[in-house]
This record gives sequence, structure tokens and C-alpha cells, in this order.
Amino acid sequence: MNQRLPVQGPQGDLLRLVATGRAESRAELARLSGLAASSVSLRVEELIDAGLLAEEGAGTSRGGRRPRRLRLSPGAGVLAVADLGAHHVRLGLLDLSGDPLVIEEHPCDITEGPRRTLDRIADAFDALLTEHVPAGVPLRGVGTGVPGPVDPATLRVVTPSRMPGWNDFPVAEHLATRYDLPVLVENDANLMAAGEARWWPGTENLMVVKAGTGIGCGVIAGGRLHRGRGAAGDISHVRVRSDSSVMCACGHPDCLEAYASGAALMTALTEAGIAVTRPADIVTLVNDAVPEATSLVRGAGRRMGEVLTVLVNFFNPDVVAVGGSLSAAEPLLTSIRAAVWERCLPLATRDLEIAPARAGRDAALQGAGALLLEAALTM
Amino acid sequence: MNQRLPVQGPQGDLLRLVATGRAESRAELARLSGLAASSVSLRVEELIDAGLLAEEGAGTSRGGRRPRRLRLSPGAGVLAVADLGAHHVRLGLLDLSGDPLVIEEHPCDITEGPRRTLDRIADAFDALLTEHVPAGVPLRGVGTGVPGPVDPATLRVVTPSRMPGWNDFPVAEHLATRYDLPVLVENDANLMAAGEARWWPGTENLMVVKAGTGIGCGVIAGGRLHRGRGAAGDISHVRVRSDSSVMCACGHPDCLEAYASGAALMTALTEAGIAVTRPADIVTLVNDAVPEATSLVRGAGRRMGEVLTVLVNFFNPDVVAVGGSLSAAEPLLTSIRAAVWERCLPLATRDLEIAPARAGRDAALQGAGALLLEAALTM
DNA sequence: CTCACTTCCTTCGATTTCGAAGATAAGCCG
DNA sequence: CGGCTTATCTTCGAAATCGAAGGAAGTGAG
Repeated sequence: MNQRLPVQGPQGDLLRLVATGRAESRAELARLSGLAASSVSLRVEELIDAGLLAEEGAGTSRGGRRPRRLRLSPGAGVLAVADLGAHHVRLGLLDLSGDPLVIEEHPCDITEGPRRTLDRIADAFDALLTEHVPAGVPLRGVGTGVPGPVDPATLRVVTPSRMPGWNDFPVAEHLATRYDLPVLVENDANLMAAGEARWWPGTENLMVVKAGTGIGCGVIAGGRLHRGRGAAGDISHVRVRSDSSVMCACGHPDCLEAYASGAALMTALTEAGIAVTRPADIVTLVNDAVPEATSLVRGAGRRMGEVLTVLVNFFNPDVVAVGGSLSAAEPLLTSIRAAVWERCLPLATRDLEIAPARAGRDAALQGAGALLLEAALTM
Repeated sequence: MNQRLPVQGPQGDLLRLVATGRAESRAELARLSGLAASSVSLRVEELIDAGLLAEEGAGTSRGGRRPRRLRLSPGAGVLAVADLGAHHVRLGLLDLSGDPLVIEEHPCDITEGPRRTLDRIADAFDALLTEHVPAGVPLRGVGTGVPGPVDPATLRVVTPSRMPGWNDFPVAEHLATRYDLPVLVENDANLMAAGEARWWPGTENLMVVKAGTGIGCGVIAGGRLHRGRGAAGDISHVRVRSDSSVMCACGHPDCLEAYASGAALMTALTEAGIAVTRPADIVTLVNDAVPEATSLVRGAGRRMGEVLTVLVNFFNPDVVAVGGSLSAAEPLLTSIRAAVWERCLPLATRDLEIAPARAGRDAALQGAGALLLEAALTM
């Protein structure tokens, strides 16, 4: 089950081009890889013989002979990916194109510490593999998202605020002892950004904002995930303008999170005598036109927009995608847009799109697949 | 004089590695290019025969035989680069390693419009070429920085605020009619960032802040210049927190530029009855311990730091380099640091360096050389 | 329908690149 | 000084890659 991919050389490039959906025929592979068409044919032949690629019907003509469409063979392998949240873990299996085979969600308490949590995930992987993957189809890589910063150099979790016992734990190494395979460990917002990027083809610079219980943000710069030193994308502890002064858990006053996160909105609603237990409840209230909820969401959007103004001027992205459970509340996006359009430089907003996230609930898992694929097919 | 470089294939890679200073010997070339040592030797032989590379003595041993040091041949060619400011143009010739051969500064009024300005620059180039470059040494590329946003797709200047007559002018095309060569047109802050990056080897993510008459910023993300859609790096029109309210030229209140730019400081000093005509005068006043000047610079630094706080959390760079004429005033950097350290996430500032820019006055020209080289040796 | 044209893919000899082995030139150390 | 180690660079047969030519399979115009 641990058979390595025979993809050291140019074959890896070809496989990756097909896996990521960038190429579907030998001709496209030749164009994108820079190899001669004849070499592509030879390599593709080998990949088909190795059971990694498969021919599947014909594509649409571009004015000449129709291309023979190439796909990753279903037997080429699977990836096991997880997205660890505070109380739940979402995990599943993907094929090598990053498309989901099976995804499920389990309750899970990260305060149990890294070992138990990771072992639970691995057990769940094993169960899914036995049930859904025929014998002989190899597992090609394992990846997980964690709700905290990850040092990209060591793949350890660093100074996570809500993950007691995880600080400096070598997550990747621990998983690698159980799976002798490429292992990916990444912050959940970063994974979400990587997943969302698949839904915006051609978009080189993308910001993905996750408005849920907290406020997360992932960044795609130049088509690649921007990690910085592992902490990139934090926008929740930016100081916002405000009349009063609210202390944030981080010890500073007036953080965005203290005003605009789902948690902050829930607190405010509860204080107003309106019962909510999850951010999704806020969306329901807004849809039911409860004025307090709508007004709060508007304020949250305006404050997020205010922060995004700075970042849009600076980063000048093509797209700002807004996801997370709160994003289902219409007024959020509207007021973010209003704030950004009003205050940003015209040049920065000229072609800017501020839009709902497209990837849906499995964004992070899709992102894990995309990154893992790159890793698994590069070595 | 317009002989193209014979560098389509892997030879281009090798030449680029030598030109950018990343490799100095055949062995290093082999390690960095991924080619076999034997292939490298063959290619290098050809490049030497073509007069592009030259052997120059021996390098230092790493424990075995000493490498034969490779350099770009002085006859390999030159680049002509300019950095256009509001009242001056700084221009010169570089060798293919990006090192300056000759640099001079002319007064120049960009309000004369693009044609006359660019023709003046080209005339100056021609004069320098006749005087400083032996016949037979070809010009390999031409580049210029402009004090406004450049659309990376069309290489036109777009909606520049202080360049009347330049809007949408095809700068690159105009230069290309005179020089049948690779042409580079780029925003000046971006060039400065590209130039500064040469002085921070190994630094993948870098912000360069230029504190002069205005406030500019260039961004290196993942080792490459981040352009966004052409407007990236603007930080001058970010709203800062303030008690009073000052209107900025852009039409919005309380822009950073209205408080912390050299122009704003000069206005404030003049109003206080202290005569200044250039940002450099402010530095003199600070060095002479004039309290009003020092206090103003401190305030400017604090406000810049406030804005940088947001960006450091978001972008999580390795280095923030502060340049521009105001950066010579000690208190500026100090108060920027204080603001960032105080408010940023510990994780983001853990390994952050906020330091004076290293590249000096010719940063933009060096950047033009670096980018142009990439362009000239890639095609 | 025919014919010109485009695109996709393969065949095959020429060229490039590789990689193992060896030659060359140092440093280290007793 | 003279082996021993390390590193750089070259030689040469094997393997991969290229590119021109051509066959295959489509489109579209007359």
C-alpha cells in the first residue's frame, strides 16, 4: 500500500498537469510542459502502462482532430486528508485529482492533546480506506489542517492559542511514523485558501476570508500559497476604529475579532436577550429579519471592510472570497463591499471582485488535496 | 549593437545564475541548475566561446580542488536603466551582473509629457553608450521606473496622480520603437524593492518602505516582486487613527500620507516657522536636535508603524526595510519598531527584522537591472 | 461532396543530456 | 613530504529528448 510514485523526472510534471486539471490531452501537456510532443507521447504511454493515467474518450475539437482525453486512473491512488477544528474533525479520501471519494465528520476534542487526536484521525483514515478503497489502490499521501499556526520549516504547531498541549508538537513527524508517505500539515485558513484557489482558475492573487466563530484569512500570492514565516494571513487582531474600547483575548484593545467575529456577535446578541449557540443561528436571525442581528452583521461587515481596505490597497488582489458560516448572511458581504469600494484607491478596486467563496464546506480538504498532490508528485 | 542573446535554452539559466551572483563556478551551476556536471561544462564552454562568460582566477576551496571562478564577460553587454522622479531622472548603464558602470542624475520635468521625457532619457542613454561602452559591446535591454502605477499587462502608466499627460501612455511601446530590445517599465517603489532584495539574500518575503516626499512601498513575496494588478504596495492612503481630521489630496480624510509623508512634515514645520525645502532638511533638523522636528518624525514613525502592524500580521515578512531620504532620521526607525513590536502578534514579529534599507540611492536602478536581466535572459 | 486547412498524435534519425568513471587539483595531517 | 580525503572538472558510451515529416481525424468554405 506504500508503493511510491515513479515520478521523479518529467513524468511527475505531466502527471501533475493532468491531476490539477490544467491539461487534458497530450497536446496540452506538450504546450504546458515545454516538452516536445513526441516526448510527451512516450511518457504518457509509460504512465498509462504504469496504471497512473487512463485514456477516456475524446475531447472537443479546437478546429482539428479531436484530442484523446487523459484522466488520472482511478487505481492510481488516493489521498487521506483531514481538517481539524476545535470540536470537530472533517476528514475523507480524495482521488489524485483532488476530488472527494468520501468525506465525513466526527466530533473530536483537540484539548485531548496531539497524540490521541492524531491517532483518532489515523484510525478513521484506516477505516475509510478498508471500506472505500479496493485493495491494490495505494494511499499516496496524508494531510491535515490544524486551527493554529504551523511553522512551514518544521511542520510543527507553534504557539496555538486554543490547542493546549500542541505547542511545538511535531505533527508531521508523528503522522510519518504511521504512514511512510508524504505528509502535509498546514494551518486551516491556508488550506481553505488553497482549496478556494481551485475555484478561481487564472486568479493569481487571492484573499480568502473565513467569517465564522473566529476570523481567518488565507492568501494566494502569485498563484502560490503565501505562508510568510507561518503566521501570514492573520487579520483578526488588527485594531479597528471605534468609539468605545473593547479588550480582546490577545491583550490588546479593539481587535477586529472583538467586534466582528461570530463569537463577538453571539455575545452581543445574548446580552440583548436573544439566544444563539452557533454562528449559523445568527444567519437564521438575519434571514428572519431580526433587526438586532442584521444591524450587528452590518457592523461586522463594515469593520471587516475597513481592515480589508488596507490590505486591498497593499496586496491588490484579483479576488477577495468571503466564506465561513457567517458569510451566508447577505448583509455581511454587502457592507464589506461598501466599505472597500468607498475607501480603497480606484486603481485597486478597478478589477477587484469581492465575492462569496465558491468551494463550500470542503474547501480546506480540497486545499489539502491540492497541496499534497504537489508534494506527492514532486518528490 | 542589437545582437540578441543566444540564450533560449538551458544556457539562459546558466547565464542567469552567474549574472545574479547565485553561482560562481561550474560545480555551483550544476548544483543549482539541476543539470549534470558534464552538461554544465559543455554549455559553459559554449558561453565562453560566445564571449558571454569569462573565467577569472580561482575561487576559494571548500576542502578540495579550487573552483575556476566564472564571471560575465565585460563584453557580454550592458543594460540602460533610468529612474524617473518628479523633478529628476537618475539614469545609467549597468553590466549584465547589474553592477553600475556609470550613473548620473539630470533635472527633468515629467509634466513635459511622456514623449519629450522619454526621448530625453533615450538621448542620455545614447550619450552614455558612446562615451562609456566600447564598440562591439551590445546593449541588451532598456528599463525605466516611473513615479506612478504601471499596468503589468500592457506596461502602460495608469491613472498617475502627478504625471499629467502620461495616463495610458504606452511607455514600453514607445521605447521599443527606438530600441529593438527587451524593455522594462515599472513603478519606482517596485523597482526599489527589487533592488533592495538583492541585498537580502535568502529573504523570501520582504517589504520595502520608502519614506521621502511621499510614502511608497514595494513588496517581494516568495522571492518575486509582487505587483498585484499593478497597484500593489500602496500604503500611503490608508486611514490612520487620529483625534483631529486632515483631508488628503486623494479626497479621503486621515490618510497616512497626510500625517507621515515628508511633504506633510515639511508643511507642519513651515507652519511652525521653521524653513525647510526638502525632506533631507528634516533629517538635518533632527540631527541638530530641533525638538519640533524630532517630535514630528517620531509621530510619523508611530503612524507608519501603526499601518505596518496590520501588514506585518497579514503578510508576515522576514524583513521590513526602510529607505528614502527621511529614513536617515534615527527616530523614524525607532518609533516604527516600537509601534510594530507593541501591537503585532508575537508570532509575526518573532523573526522579523525592521532595518534600514541597504541598497542606497541606486536601489531602483539596481532593481531595474535585476528585473531586466531576468527578462533579457529568459526570452 | 470535395478540398484546403487545422489540430492531434506518432515515427524515426539526429542531437542533447545524463551519469559513471577517471583525471586534476587542491587541503589535511602525521 | 606523501598518502588520504574532498572537491572540481572532463571524457565517453548510454539514455532521453528533440524536431521534422507524415498519418489520422476533425472543421469549414465553396
